Amino acid sequence: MPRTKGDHEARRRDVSEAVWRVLAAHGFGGLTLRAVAAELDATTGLLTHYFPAKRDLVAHALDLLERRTAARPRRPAGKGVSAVRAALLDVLPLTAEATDSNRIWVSSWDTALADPALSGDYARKYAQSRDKLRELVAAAQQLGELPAGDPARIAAGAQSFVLGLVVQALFDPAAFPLHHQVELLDDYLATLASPPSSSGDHVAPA
Amino acid sequence: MPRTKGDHEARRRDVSEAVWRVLAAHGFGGLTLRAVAAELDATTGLLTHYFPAKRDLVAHALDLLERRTAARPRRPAGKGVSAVRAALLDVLPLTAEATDSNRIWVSSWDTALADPALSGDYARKYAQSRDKLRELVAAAQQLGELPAGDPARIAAGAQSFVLGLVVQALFDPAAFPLHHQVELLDDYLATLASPPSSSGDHVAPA
DNA sequence: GCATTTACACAACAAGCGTTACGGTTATGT
DNA sequence: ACATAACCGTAACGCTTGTTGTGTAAATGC
Repeated sequence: MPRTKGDHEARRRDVSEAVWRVLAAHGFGGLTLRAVAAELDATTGLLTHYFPAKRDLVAHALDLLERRTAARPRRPAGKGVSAVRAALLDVLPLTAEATDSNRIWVSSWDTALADPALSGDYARKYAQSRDKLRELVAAAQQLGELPAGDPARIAAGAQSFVLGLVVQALFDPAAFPLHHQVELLDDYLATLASPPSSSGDHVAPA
Repeated sequence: MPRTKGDHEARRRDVSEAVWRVLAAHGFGGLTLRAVAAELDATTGLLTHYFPAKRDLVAHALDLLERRTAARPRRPAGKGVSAVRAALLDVLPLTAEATDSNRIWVSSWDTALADPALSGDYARKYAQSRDKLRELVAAAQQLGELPAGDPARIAAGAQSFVLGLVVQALFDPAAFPLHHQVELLDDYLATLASPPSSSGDHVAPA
């Protein structure tokens, strides 16, 4: 029984949702034509019509992941450090949707690391994210809320911190409940806000 | 032409090495019986003899990953913050072997996140790693090299930091050369060593 | 020295994968 | 109204996957 109404736009959304559900359930490695088709109560013939080849499905999945992540509801961002905090909080798996998104994201790293082209995409994507963060850091510095220092380096450090926190929270949600994640992030921001220790030459020779 | 000498212990090492090469080359998602067999110039029959089922191969690969990571040459660790720094530096992809190890590690997250049992293993593994780090942090605190504060929280934060740094460095080695990784880590340690800002109530309501 | 077990190669299997060809139904353009 | 295209089910293809069974040469135990 084919679709009687030609709302092919809504159909596309259905397909995307099915892809999303498969990704959330079985990870990026479990993304298969038949799994998506089953989620749609359809056959692989439908999918080959929307995606000529598997790589197009994968590309769509990646695009979907990026757009859904970007379209996630952001908390109201203030100025200065508050804006930095808001941006970092938006990354953490504090809601069910954010958890799904992050889980899919992490699971995609396997595929991405195996493909140099995809690796490049990811490198660019994260660089862009760092750059966005860098602007917020620089703004906070100009407000005097963060000590001086290369904003790019601070941004890279902050991004590292939340990225690692995401991974740990995904694997051990019991050990990283919402308030704990927020606490850890605030600890980090507090140390950032304090001036760096000048005498810090406890550094051992490599 | 079967092995003439009965060094079945050495044979096991050959198998492990082949598994490792496959993992390094094609990631955890590319771990297949035939790929490993090809790396050994053997057939799948050999592998089924060592590993009754695929899950046993996967388990062995995970074990291999853990043991090789643990057996990586550690830099001489001093006392206090220096020991913390050494432990964190040992995680970063600063050598070719560490890069392989980390790449395989990250690529395994896809498989692990899809399997609740494996997820639990990883949760325990990382918890244990945090605990080890917590001891080092507590020791540094007793030496007065780190300000007071829950050592477990500091350890969790530090582990987050290096974990995220590993991921970023893997995807964008050009943007994260060795010295840059060390710089970022030292930045982080410097902020840790400085006393937290007491007036830090720039915090926006969630 | 003979029986048993170990350590493989070889070959085939069913299942799942992406891909392709074909047909029929519905929408679209003229 | 009629030709054309879009949409999608059906079915099969070839390939790869993990798994299994059989055969055989070497190692081992007695």
